[in-house]
Amino acid sequence: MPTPAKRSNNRTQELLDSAAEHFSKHGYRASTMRKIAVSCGMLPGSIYYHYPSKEALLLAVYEEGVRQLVAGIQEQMENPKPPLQRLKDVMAQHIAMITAPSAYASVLIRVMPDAAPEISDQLIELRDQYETLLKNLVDDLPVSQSVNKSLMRLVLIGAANHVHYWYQPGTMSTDEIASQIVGMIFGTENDPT
Amino acid sequence: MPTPAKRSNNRTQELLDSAAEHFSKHGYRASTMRKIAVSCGMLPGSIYYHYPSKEALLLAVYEEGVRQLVAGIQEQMENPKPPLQRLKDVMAQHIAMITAPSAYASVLIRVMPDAAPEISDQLIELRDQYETLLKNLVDDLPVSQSVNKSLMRLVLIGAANHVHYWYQPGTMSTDEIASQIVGMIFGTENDPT
DNA sequence: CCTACCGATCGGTAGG
DNA sequence: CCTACCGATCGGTAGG
Repeated sequence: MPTPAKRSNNRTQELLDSAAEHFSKHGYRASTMRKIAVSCGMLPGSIYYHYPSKEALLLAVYEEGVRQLVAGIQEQMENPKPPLQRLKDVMAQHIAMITAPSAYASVLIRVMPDAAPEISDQLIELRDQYETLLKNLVDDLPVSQSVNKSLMRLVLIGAANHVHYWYQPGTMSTDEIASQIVGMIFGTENDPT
Repeated sequence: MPTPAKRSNNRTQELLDSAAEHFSKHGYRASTMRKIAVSCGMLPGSIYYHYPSKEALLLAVYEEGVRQLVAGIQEQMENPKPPLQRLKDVMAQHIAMITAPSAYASVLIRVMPDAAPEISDQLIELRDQYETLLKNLVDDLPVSQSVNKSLMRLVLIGAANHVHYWYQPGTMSTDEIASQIVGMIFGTENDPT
């Protein structure tokens, strides 16, 4: 006999979404297990049915954040295009993901690994996974060998991540922002794409 | 009669230094009054002799941070020099201050105003004081009018602030970093200043 | 600036 | 996933 229509018995996904939203908006310490639980309709103790600790919850959010970022960037890498266009598209994708309202990706920006010292190594490793992708992208850029590509990567990431703090929907689109940042650094005129 | 040699009876400054260091390194919530007190040789309750609340303590640190940033930048503005050289010097000053080990300035980067909702308005106003200075600086830059100067300012701040997270003493100097960032955006060749 | 303390809140758990 | 709870820690205070 089929299981009768009952309420979804596994709300791990809703819980993870709530956690991501709280961590992203308020940071790690200010996001209490109670607030996270209540915002997805659970009681405080119920979280521990899904995750054994607050740290495990953060780790799960981080993992999903990196997974989404990596997937988004690899999607932009798939079809061949000029390196500068590729950079523009990747930047646009990155900025879109870290400015999205309930983005898992923005947790990587808001919550630094030392917020949870006991898992900071794993958090750092997850960040590095993504940064390695960006490193390869910048290394493939055809620029004068006099420029410091490591620094260039850090400038691009810094400028892009900072958008998270000042972006307001309705003014400039994330695509426009990415296009202008890249244009600013590589002297490309604004293209009316 | 002169007051006899007794232990400094006003350790507000040491307390403020300890608070700045904790806020900068661990954020607002993770910096407990107890830890701040102990790290400057006080007992937890003694902080309240100097400041009435944790929020007041953060506000004082913020104020000093902005004061130092503004003073540092105005110092770079004093003697006349070409706009681009001025930008380079200001960026170098900014980066030096936010990477200094126990910098008040770095608290402005690490602790966002919403960490203390009840004083977030005052915190934001303090940040704005500094950003206004930078706005004027960028507005004076002689660049093609096709570039978005607001975005240019945000890119510069984003790139500069991000240094706080990856800087390691002993590799590149803060001056070199500033010089290369500005060179990267304005196409100036590295000058051997 | 210390002593001694308080109410509130936190992450987490036993048992169902 | 809920009920009922615990020890630890937090920001803050009275009185000196």
